[in-house]
Amino acid sequence: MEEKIKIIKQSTVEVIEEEELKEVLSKEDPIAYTGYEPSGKIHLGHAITIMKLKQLQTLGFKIKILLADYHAFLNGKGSVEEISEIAEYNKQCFKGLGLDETTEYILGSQFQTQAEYTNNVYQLATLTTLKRARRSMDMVSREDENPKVASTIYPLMQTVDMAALECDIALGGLEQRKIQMLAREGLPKLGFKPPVCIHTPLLHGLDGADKMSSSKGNFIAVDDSEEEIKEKIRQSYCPKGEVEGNPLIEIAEHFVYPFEDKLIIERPEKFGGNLELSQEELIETYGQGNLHPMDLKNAITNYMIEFLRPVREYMNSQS
RNA sequence: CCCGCCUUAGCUCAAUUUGGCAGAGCGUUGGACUGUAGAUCCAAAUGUUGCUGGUUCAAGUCCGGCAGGCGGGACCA
Repeated sequence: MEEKIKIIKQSTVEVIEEEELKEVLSKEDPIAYTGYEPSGKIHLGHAITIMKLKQLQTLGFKIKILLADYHAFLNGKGSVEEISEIAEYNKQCFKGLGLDETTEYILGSQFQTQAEYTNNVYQLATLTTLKRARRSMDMVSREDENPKVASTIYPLMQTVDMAALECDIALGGLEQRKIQMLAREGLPKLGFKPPVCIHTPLLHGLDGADKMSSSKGNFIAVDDSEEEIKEKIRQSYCPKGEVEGNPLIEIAEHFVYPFEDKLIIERPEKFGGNLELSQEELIETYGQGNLHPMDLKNAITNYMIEFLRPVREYMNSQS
């Protein structure tokens, strides 16, 4: 039990609340869920949550992935029809990332218009202030000079999703935090037990922006070609000696060290020759400016090409 | 339902009281400099001026209609 909790907490920002997690772990068939707005590209930011879901899967959780087509629609991403096509592509990406056959993929529009569901949304609407609903969307809402009423329905639906999917854990990136907290407050009022909320860190964009996001083009997609990976990393923001907010250091933390003890860096003799660095050594060496950004970039490029190989091969086999 | 205002490059905005070749900053792209990127310097690309009809030699600019947005009024006896 303690061991499981330790694994679950690994490389997350927070677990709310840990005591409740213990209860969940003692259940027979616990359910973990994450919702994704269908997106033109599935990138490394998404991959962080998918890897956590894979981990939960190995710990005995039933995984439900919500392909939140209605949410994307409410967020102004296109027509429901267009979005559901993208959802199908996203599903393939998720499978390519290694979620197993027991994973359940659920299209939001399949259940989000049912009478009971809708009634719960209306109930919640009477219990939630406009400002609170708007505020919860701070990090999620598409930028809009003229915000729509839809953006306030969104968090209400996300709350009711948790009840409808009967999840014990709601996993998401840190940008989901305010909605998740709204949900934990709202669900008891509707007579439901709120899930344990687990938040994973946000990856900085390759351009150094606060957040990797599909709308800004500052991401590596999980199905990018080897050439695209090389080119994107080559162009990435990577100040020498700076660890904080450095997307390449973050990629090493999240996509190399969970699987390898040492990061292997191939470096020309004239710059000091090859290196093998543990996570701590990488932070220290790079932070002192003793590892050139280009050597780091080359190393990360090799690892990412290998890490994403299964996804590329899976996607190719599907088309 | 009525009145007023707004709509120009990907973004923010210019374009002379009085119609005369549609511009800048940011961003993007390319080069220079760096053993990366960024910063800096140099260079380039980018437009159905919301749509539509009219006036005029000539319309972003004036007139009509429409759409979207913002604000107000009215309705609530």
